[in-house]
Amino acid sequence: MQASHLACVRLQSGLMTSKYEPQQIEIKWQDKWAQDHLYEVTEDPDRTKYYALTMFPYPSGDLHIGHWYAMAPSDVRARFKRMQGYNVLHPMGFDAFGLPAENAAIKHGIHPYTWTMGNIERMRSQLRTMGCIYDWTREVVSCQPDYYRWTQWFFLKLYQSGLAYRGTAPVNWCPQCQTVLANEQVIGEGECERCGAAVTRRDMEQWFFRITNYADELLDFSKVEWPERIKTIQSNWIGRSEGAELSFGLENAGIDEDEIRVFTTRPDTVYGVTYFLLSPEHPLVKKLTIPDRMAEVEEYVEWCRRQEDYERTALGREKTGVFLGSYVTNRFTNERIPIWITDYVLLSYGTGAVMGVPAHDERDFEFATKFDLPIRPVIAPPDWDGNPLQQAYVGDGRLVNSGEFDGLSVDEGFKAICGKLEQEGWGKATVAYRLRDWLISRQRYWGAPIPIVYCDRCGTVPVPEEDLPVLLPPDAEFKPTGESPLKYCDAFVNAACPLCGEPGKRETDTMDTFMCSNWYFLRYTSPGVDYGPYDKDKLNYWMPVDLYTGGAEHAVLHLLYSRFFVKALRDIGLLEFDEPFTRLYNQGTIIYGGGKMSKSKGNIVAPDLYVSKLGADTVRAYLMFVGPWNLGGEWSDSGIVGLSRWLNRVWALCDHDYAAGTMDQSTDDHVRHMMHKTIKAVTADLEEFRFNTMLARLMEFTNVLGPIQEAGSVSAETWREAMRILLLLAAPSVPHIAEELWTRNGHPYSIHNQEWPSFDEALAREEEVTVAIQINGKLRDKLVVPASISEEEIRALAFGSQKVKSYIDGRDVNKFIYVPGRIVSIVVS
RNA sequence: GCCGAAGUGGCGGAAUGGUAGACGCGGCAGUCUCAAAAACUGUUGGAGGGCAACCUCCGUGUCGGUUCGAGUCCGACCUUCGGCACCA
Repeated sequence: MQASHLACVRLQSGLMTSKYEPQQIEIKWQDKWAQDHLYEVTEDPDRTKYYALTMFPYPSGDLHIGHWYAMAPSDVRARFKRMQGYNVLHPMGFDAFGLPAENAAIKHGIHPYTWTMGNIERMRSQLRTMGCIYDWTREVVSCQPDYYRWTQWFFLKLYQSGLAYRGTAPVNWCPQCQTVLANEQVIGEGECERCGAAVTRRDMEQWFFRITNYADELLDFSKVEWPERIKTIQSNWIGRSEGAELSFGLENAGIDEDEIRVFTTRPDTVYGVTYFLLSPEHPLVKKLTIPDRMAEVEEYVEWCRRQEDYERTALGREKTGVFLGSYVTNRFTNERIPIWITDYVLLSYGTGAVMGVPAHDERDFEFATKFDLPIRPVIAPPDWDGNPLQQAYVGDGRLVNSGEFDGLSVDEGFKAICGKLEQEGWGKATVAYRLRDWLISRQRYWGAPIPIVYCDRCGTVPVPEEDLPVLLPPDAEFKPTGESPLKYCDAFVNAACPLCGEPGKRETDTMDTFMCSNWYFLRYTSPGVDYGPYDKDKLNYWMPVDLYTGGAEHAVLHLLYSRFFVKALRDIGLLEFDEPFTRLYNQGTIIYGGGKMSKSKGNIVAPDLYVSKLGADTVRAYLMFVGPWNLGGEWSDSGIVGLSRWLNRVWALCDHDYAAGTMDQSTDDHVRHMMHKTIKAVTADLEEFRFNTMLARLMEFTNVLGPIQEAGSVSAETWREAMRILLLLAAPSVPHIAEELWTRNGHPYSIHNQEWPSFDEALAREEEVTVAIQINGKLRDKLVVPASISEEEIRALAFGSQKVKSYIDGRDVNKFIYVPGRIVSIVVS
């Protein structure tokens, strides 16, 4: 598409019009909107606020089509809400800490700050070409000291309230990224969420947040409107199981401990315990192993240690285990139960110990069969003949072989045995979770330093608030191994103890970047505030976020962490709401050439090229048109021209003086009807994120208007109104061309400050409908009738039809059904 | 293995249980042009029939079911993509 020196073309009707040149008008309006601060917002108690948020991007270098796909439709929706009269906050920023910057530092010798800020500058200018209503005065850049100062401040608040702690645990280590990872960041078959490398286990002392304190509240979604899918993923991840903790006796084991506790979801099967299992890492394993078996046990423990974690827990693996030679006592039966260790029992879940009930647990059944341990049924399956079970029975039934509890159902037995546990002091009903505390320390440079000093005398000492931020040293030396340079930066490490003033050592770990994204949406409400992370009045005006849009891949990462964080801040007294994001909407993925776009595949679509060739409005519209937003879609180089053509047609319709010719009242009425019908449909579609059908409706409307423009068959007034409605409805989707044509049509600047049009239900309704006639379920005729037609009238018309007559032809009519405005269904024998 | 989403023309996709294929791409034919591109107009699910306006049959992953009527609801299965996966 070339800029024409002759910017006029002649229409068939002889009217003159200019040519649509997006390159010229888009930059013009972007500059004008910025100059006029059109999209800057302030708190206005008289208007209903609407906080529409898109997940902020990592500044990887260039804005790619995936960013556009996430951002353009969100912007359209935000603009729509704005025209509906809401006070809309729609900010943008950068999730700027993270490993790629540090890797660039190692590889290319460029400092992470320089690399990141350079990328941000480039992406910011690319973002401006999209024509979004971002209020740039509120931009957040998480790697800037005026931001991470508050990230550190929040850490201190959590530390002071006991929600942040340092502890030793077997943690996930990514050898590629040279850092530990949270459980949520290990995906698939034990791979690093970032780089895909195989994660290994290490015992390390690390910083954790007590997200497990909030497990139950995080399962409560009653205050949010989120997709079922995300709620399910989070619920599965938290993994709540109701059961009981009960102790087994160790009286004669010759050690200090006199019991071991297990967690079970089936206390009702306690009479069926025939062996006892410990995790190989359980601290009592050594003490409970008899000398004769020590060598074998040690060999097995060593073998387990060498297994990758995901291998150990892979389903369908043959059971392994070793007998320790010692026994526990089942308090209910006073039986001696042999203690085994096996790798399918995890130290991190429950108590790291399990009671083996082979008759009623598939895994235990497999284990017992392999090692020839007894299988004792204690729940009778229906129709059970008393013979040995061929497989574990996990269903409902009556308790048998269970002493005083015989005859109870599974549910009754559960309750009765829990009652006995409490009564005897052997244990209690309790709940176990799969969720673990969130590991937030990272052995890397490019993150917010954890504000802690270790002092030989005072121990672990938090940095005083007034000394924040703990700044990253600019002169750190990046090692090719990826080891954190902070450890070797003496100027950073050596710090006086805030309490006693003696020399201390600074914590050299930085925080997980998900900590930075835990609160950026709070910061948007209070740009530039330096007396706190946010201003409480501003926060209370805007929060919570009304609509949050982004990818579903953050289900148990950012989306779970942020919910936890807001609840923690609420309990500390820093804010007063329970959930950060009231409504969540996940867009799908945009693919190209049959696959997800990625740098390694080399199938990246660069939007800049299309913007300069066809215009940002065209790219915005095309991305909305490829399919339902939540399902994603495929980028097609040829498909986009359809949207370019459509905008050219819109231009041709709006940008010339309309000349009424031979007027025709029915055409005039039809255009009015189309106007109202289109307003209705477009409004409903935008409300429900149906951007693709919304544009299809607008296209239908323009397809009707084309021939009318040529013929001049409606009044000038009707035409002008049609143009007005068309532009208003298109304004959120294609803001530049809409503004330009709005101005050219003599309307007052800016179209984006106009009210969203309303429709008249009576005019939106069809006056004439085509009613299909089915005979015995087959379509046989169609009748064009007034929508108001009565059943009697349509009955007469239907039976009067020659086609219908030929199909009925003397046969008996058994049934006549009329669905008003839709269909007539006649059943003949 | 369990849970969830999806399967419709050559392609992307539309269809409150009521005319399957809106809208767009691509194709074909035409207008314009010396020509091409662009633009515009018409046409376009498949098979068959008719000089014709048209007519008939088939058709929404597969097989059944409910219903006057099923892409849509129910049951079983197949495929693809996500999530969870020895969590006691």
